Amino acid sequence: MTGRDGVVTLRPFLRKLSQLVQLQSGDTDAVELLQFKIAQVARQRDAIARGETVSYLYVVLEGWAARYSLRPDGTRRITGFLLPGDFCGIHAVCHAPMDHAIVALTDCTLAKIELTQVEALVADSPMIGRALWYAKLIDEAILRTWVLNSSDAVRTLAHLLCELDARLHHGTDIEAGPRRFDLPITQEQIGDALGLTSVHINRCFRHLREADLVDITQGRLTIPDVEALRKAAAFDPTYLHWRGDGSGRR
Amino acid sequence: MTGRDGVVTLRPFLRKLSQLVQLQSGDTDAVELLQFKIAQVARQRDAIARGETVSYLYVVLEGWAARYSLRPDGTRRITGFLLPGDFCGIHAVCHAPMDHAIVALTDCTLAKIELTQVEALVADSPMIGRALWYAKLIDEAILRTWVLNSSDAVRTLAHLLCELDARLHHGTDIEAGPRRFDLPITQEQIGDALGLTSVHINRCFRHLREADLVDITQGRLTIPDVEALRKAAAFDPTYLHWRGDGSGRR
DNA sequence: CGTTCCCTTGACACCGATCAACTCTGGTGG
DNA sequence: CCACCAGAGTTGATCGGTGTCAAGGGAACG
Repeated sequence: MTGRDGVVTLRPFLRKLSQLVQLQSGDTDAVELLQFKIAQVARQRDAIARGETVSYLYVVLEGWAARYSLRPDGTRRITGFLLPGDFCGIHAVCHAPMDHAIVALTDCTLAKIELTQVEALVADSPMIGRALWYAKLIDEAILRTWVLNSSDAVRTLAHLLCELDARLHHGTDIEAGPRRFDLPITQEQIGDALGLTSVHINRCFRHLREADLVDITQGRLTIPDVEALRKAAAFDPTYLHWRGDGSGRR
Repeated sequence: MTGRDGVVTLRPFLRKLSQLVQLQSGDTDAVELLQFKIAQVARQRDAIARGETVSYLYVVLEGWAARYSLRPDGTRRITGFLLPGDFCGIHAVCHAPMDHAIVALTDCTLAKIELTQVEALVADSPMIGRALWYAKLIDEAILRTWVLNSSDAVRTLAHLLCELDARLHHGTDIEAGPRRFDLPITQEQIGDALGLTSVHINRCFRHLREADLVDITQGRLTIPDVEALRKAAAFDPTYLHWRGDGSGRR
C-alpha cells in the first residue's frame, strides 16, 4: 500500500492477519521488518503462471487479482478474488508447482516475500503460522460457497457482491446502512468468476437494480440496504470467520 | 483399517502422507504411535455437524464420507469426498467452528486424533506438518476443479469418476488398462456432489455406458480404457500432485 | 472525431430440472 | 417359499433458465 509519502508497506497484510488471530506483541514488528520485493503487474497480465514453482509468498497490496484456470475449451474460469491483504503462493511451502494461475484484474502492486523469510517468521511467531492456516481455511470456505451457490444466477451474483462487501469492509462499520465500494472489474470478469456469460451477468444486475438491491454507476457499487441484499442472497457471513463476529477492531 | 486380525491401524493415513512427502526415518513410527479413538458412523449419519468446534483430527480409515452444506432451499450439496486415508477437522488448529458438515456416505470407521497429539507430532516431524499443508492444498485444488467443471454434465461426471479412480488407485498400477473399483454411493449422492439431479446423473451414466467408457454393475465400476475416459473428461491428474508423477511407491 | 472497450437489450436454441411412472433388487415377514 | 415393501435405478414428456448470436449505445481516450 502506498502511503501519503509514497512508501509501500505490508500494512494490508498485517491488517488481514490481525483480523484472523490475536497477534502477540512482537508479531507486528516482525511483519513490518520483513524484507520484500515489489512487483507491479498491469491489468490482464499474469502475476504467476500455471505450472510455475514459486519461491515467494505473494501479497496483494493494491488492486484486485484473481486465481483462474483455463477450461478445456479455452474459456477462463476465475476461482477466487484476491483483494488487498490477501496472499497466494503458499504452494512454495511444499515446493509444488502452481496448479492455477494468478492474474491482475486491475493494475496491481504485489509484495514478494521470500519463502525463507516466511518460514523464519512463522518459526518466530507461531500465531502468524496459525493465521496463515486460518486464511487458507477461509479461502477453502469461500470456494466451497462458490460450489454451493451454483444455482440461480441472480442469487449467485448477489452472494458474490455480499462476499466482496464483507471482505472489503471487514471490521469496519458493521452496522446496517448504505454501503459503497469500487468494483473495478468488468461484467465479463464477474461472468468468468460465476461461470456465466457477461450477457447474463448484465441481466442479473438489472434484476438487482430494479429490485433496488444494488446501484452501480461507473465502477462504483452502492448497496442501499445490506441486510436486504444479504437476505436476497441468503448470505451468511459466518463462513468468513471474522474474529469476534465481525468486530475485527483491535 | 481393520487388518486380518481385526486390529485397527492408521495405515491408510500413513499411506496418504507418504504419497505427499518423503517421510523421514522416525516419522512412520511417530504416526504409528499416535493415540486415537475409533468412531463408527453409520451410513447417512453426520460424523461432524456444521458449527461444531472440533478438537480432533478425523481420519477416514474405512468407508466413504463427504463434506456437505445445505442450500437455502434445504437441498444438500456435497463439496468433496473423503476416502480412506483422508482427514478433516483441521479447523481444530484454529479453534474455528466447522463451516460445513461431514456425513458418512457408507458405514465408516474414523480415527479421532486429539489436537494436542497432532501438534506434538508436527513439532517433532516437520515433514508431516508439510504433508498436512500439502494435503490441504490438494483439497483446495480438487475443489477448484469442481468449480472449473461446472459445464457439460457428462464430462463433469466422467471427470469425477477419473478423480475417484486416481485417488483410490494412487501409486498403484499406473499403467493403462481396465480398472475397477467399488462405487459404494448412490446416483443421488453423486448428483448432490455435482449439483445435478439423480435423474440426470442416470442419463449421463447411460451416455458413458453407451460410449463404452464405463461399465457399472451392482455398485462396482469398470473403466475399460482409462486413457479414453480421461480424454473424454479432459482429466489432467497433475492437480492431485502425486509425488513423482504418480509413482507413489516408497 | 474516430476507435475501442464495455454495457445493454432482443430473439432463439438447448441443456438440465421437474414431475411422473415403471422396473429391479434385496430384505423381511408370513 | 412366496408376498410384500422400500430403496435405487431407469425412462419419457414438458418447462424454464442460461448460452449464443447479433446489434446498438455510451464513455474514455488518442
